[in-house]
Amino acid sequence: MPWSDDHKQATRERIVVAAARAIREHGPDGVSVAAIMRSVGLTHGGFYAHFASKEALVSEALLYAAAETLEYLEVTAARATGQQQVGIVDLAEAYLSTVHLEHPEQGCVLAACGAELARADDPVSGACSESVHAFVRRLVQHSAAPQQRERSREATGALAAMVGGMMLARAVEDPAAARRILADVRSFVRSALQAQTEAKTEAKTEAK
Amino acid sequence: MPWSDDHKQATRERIVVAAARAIREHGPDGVSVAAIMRSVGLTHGGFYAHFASKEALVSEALLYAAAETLEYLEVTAARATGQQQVGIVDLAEAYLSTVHLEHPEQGCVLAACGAELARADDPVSGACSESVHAFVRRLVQHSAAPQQRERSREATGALAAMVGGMMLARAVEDPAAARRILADVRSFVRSALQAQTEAKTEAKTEAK
DNA sequence: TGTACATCAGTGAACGCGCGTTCACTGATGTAC
DNA sequence: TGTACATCAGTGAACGCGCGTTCACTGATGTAC
Repeated sequence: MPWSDDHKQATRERIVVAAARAIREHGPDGVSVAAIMRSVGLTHGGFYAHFASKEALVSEALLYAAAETLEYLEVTAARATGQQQVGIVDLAEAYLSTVHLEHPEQGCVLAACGAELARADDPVSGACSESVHAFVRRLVQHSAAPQQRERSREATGALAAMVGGMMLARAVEDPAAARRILADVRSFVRSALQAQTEAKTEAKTEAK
Repeated sequence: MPWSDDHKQATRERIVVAAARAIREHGPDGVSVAAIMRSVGLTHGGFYAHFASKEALVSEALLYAAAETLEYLEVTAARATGQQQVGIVDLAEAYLSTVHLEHPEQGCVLAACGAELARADDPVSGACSESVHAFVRRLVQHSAAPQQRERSREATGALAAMVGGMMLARAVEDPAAARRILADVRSFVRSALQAQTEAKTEAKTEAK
């Protein structure tokens, strides 16, 4: 056996990591295979020893980025609140931050280029669809609502505001306006989730 | 004078309309100048008699699409409620519809390709920034909140959920799951806006 | 009214460019003896 | 332990392709006389 399998797999992972970063920064069509390979210190020809096509890499990088973001959010929210078990509001707060605004290349792939990925053909769009479901499923786990349908509403609604809010903030050219958008959306999500909690409490009180 | 100026301007507008449609369907990089001109019944060479560059057309088409969507939302919401003066909730309801889900090419340009447009260079990204401000400004006008800051929160938060919600719904491959996302986000926006209205009412009651 | 003319929207071949992918190759590696 | 060998990750030239843009042209038009 030439080289070690470990070495090949390590290179493969470095390509995925570089791609996940570049795709979020320039979009899937904004980065070339050659540019990704160059950023890893290799030439473009070797790419096909690791992936069947650019599409295959993009779909894998997309899933990688999504998983990375979910972990980042939980860790950051836990650190911010000082609690082990964080709520959806805390995750939204962590998501709608200035750091995230300024670093799309390390942030949520859905906010960075969700529409493009969804429009793509099947290996990519399938992974995009799966990523959305992964986000919702994970947020649902952080909901304190008693009914599953209510948890779904909280998770999906919050995710929509998070992704859309970050996209809008990034779309605006004035940095101050962008930060104002983030603050407004944070406040919006907070009141939506509080409303649902209150409605829940009221229903309980009335039942008694 | 050869031909009439009217004829030239009519052709120009047909190109903008076709571009606005194609861009929302395939993204700004997913349509070629030749394809747009073909869809209008012309050849690609004549394009530069109307526009300085593809970028110039994209930025104009983007502003056109945004204005079109704002008008559509107001008309549709007014028709649905039967009232002249509609609230942000009504606009959100009109936005988060199945028709809009299934017709990105006629829908909101921000949900269709906001991130790509924001990432582009200046004629395009400037128009994208302006479009976001136009959306927020228009939604603010539909808020019944007494304070400006509260109106901004309602408008920006609702827009974030609308754009993000539509993007998520389109990103999901199962049509039933997509419709569930739209329903969840509608419900989320409703409770957020109700919460703000209630908080407002409570504050008034306490003041008395 | 009829004719010669100037204009310019639109045509279509051609350009340079960057892309994804292919392929013959190279040379560092682990293995067999 | 030392040498010959097979493997294959990575190289770099080359490919076909579609793109945005250019440009010499054409022919329908409105105008001048």
